[in-house]
Amino acid sequence: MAELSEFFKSYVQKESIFTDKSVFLSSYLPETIHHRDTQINQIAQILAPILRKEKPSNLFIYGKTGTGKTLSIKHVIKEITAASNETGLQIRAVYINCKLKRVADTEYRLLAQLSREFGKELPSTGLPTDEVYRVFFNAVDQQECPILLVLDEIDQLIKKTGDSVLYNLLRANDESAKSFMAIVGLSNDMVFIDNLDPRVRSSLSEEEIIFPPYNAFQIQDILKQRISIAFKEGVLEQGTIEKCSAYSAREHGDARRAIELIRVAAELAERTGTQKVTLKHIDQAEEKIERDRISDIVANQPKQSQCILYSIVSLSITRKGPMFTGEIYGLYRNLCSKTGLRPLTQRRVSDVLSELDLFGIINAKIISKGRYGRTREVFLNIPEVSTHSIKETLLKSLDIRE
DNA sequence: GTCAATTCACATGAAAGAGACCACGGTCTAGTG
DNA sequence: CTAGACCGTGGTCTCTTTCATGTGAATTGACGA
Repeated sequence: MAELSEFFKSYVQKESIFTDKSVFLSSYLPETIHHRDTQINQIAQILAPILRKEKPSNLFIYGKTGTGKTLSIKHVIKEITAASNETGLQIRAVYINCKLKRVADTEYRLLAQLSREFGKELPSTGLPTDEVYRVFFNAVDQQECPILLVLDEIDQLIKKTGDSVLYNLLRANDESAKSFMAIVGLSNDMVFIDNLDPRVRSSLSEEEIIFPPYNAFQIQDILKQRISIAFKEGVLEQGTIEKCSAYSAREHGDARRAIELIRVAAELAERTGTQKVTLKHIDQAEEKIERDRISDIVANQPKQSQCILYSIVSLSITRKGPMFTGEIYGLYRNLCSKTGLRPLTQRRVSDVLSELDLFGIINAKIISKGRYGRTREVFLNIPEVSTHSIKETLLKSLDIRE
């Protein structure tokens, strides 16, 4: 493969438009965090008592995705542990993202993960939950130092497992004489806390901080900061930053999205061999992100959901206008008998439909057709151009021949 | 024409089952000295 | 005699089924003007 080796050689020689790609990683922690001074100061003030071995209030932080919650709390954790090291006081700060699959998305796994943070190895399954609690409480007790527990995306955990986890965690403070634990919960769901057990709620949200969405100008500042590290001077065409930030501000002030947009645009530009990122690349990136998101979700659905989705796609191709649960279910059953898949009950299909709605693949609205019943009105939420390629993907994955 | 009752086609909730995964402890088996 | 294979038990987790209950408005039919 002579051409290939040539390609690689020239690829290496060609100057990259990136100088440092690491700023695009989600784990990247910038030195300064723009437009979050008030929030960071608030957090710091609330948590500061921990440095005097006093138990700070539990804290609850709200904010949509990409509003800098995680970044800010991580920043404060970093500073607070640094400060504690200077004074010679030990503080254990543990950050856990409750959404991470197979890590901390159930009661058991969260506890196991926490115990692991404190140096107690636990099997990933097999033990009774109260056993895990015992191990965890012991571990907490043995720390003999203040503990700061940060639970990111806590709403996901509670939605799945109920609020007893929090209740038990909060109880840990009463159990342990030697150490105490302050809990910081991060959530992007504002209503979720209202559905909690009142005792848990009052205890968890002794303090609350809200992270408002960024506006377009703020996103610009954030972008500029990262871009100055990521790219060489003059790589970006005039107006790209503005376009990116305007686009993301319109969505809901999601800075993460803006950053991703710039990254993908730059990658596209680099692949075409240009040294400039233009406005056109931003448009292409926007499309690509959306396309990738959809095909990623579609490809990673379980077989049954794919089968249901396939029914929806076929229906939407043959017809304009909405579809209803009953029709989809009928077609789905047909498809099952063709593919040999065991059909799910309508009850389950109903849930799958609302899952697909949550993913944004379809738009499902519950409507009442009066005498003719209540049902979901379903629209496929995939751009017309990609429907056929999605259908192909599904065909292949389900092993159907038309 | 008006109004309450009816009715449809599902939605939504709760509980419980199936099957995968895993740890633990006891028992069996084969290899070693 | 001992290390490792194997088995049964008891636990979690995810997906699913079963059973029960809820729901919003078009339709119906009784009623009065």
